[in-house]
Amino acid sequence: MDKDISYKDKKVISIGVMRELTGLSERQIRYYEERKLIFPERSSGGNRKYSFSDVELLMEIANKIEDGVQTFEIRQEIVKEKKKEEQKAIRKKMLQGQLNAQFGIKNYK
Amino acid sequence: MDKDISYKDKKVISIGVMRELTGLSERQIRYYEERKLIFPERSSGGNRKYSFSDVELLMEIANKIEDGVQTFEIRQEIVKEKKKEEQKAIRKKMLQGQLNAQFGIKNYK
DNA sequence: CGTGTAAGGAATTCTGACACG
DNA sequence: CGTGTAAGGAATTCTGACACG
Repeated sequence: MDKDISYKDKKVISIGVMRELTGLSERQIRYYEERKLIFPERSSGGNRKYSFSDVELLMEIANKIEDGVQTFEIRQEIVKEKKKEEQKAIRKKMLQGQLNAQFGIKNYK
Repeated sequence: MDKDISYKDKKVISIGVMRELTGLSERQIRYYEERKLIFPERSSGGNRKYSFSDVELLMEIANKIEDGVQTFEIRQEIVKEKKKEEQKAIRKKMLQGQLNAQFGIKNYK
């Protein structure tokens, strides 16, 4: 049902390329993963693979770190964001359900 | 002046990931490069880097090869495509020049 | 806490060549 | 012509640890 994930979210970028794209060290990139701020996929051999979205995410993380924000705070922000997104999805689904039940409107956007 | 190149054309994908994405062997991918059908960038260490556009290009190439088209013919098609694109750009530029000279219209699209 | 680094090993990629056909 | 493969080497990446602070 979902469209195939766009290029932006395809995990295809190695950590070396990530280093070039973000200007961060590999150590930093791995550490942010350890602190649950970023979630690369793995190749069959165990190598990390990132998406372009991850590039943007890492840039934001780096900015916050520079501003003195600690990783656990950043993680909280991320969790909050995620919950907001979920709420949004739920509200939309409920509205869709009502529209559908009362008027038979499909695919309200 | 140009917008920064979109994700689609950024050369960030290793040949191993290309193999997974296209289903082609590394041998095939390298061979098509040898035959000037595809043009990866190189990392400082010499490793090939491809874009998502290259993924699509390789898929088309693979289809043609399957249909019995030879690499030199595919190359000719690519050259033709490129010339067409150039002509299009030139015509657009000339039209823009005339609009600009006669009416001062900027950025006709 | 966040990051650098040296260490040893494993996965990845590279090139040039031989093979088949 | 297009592709597979074994060969040897180089670049890349991985993890766990020590260090500083």
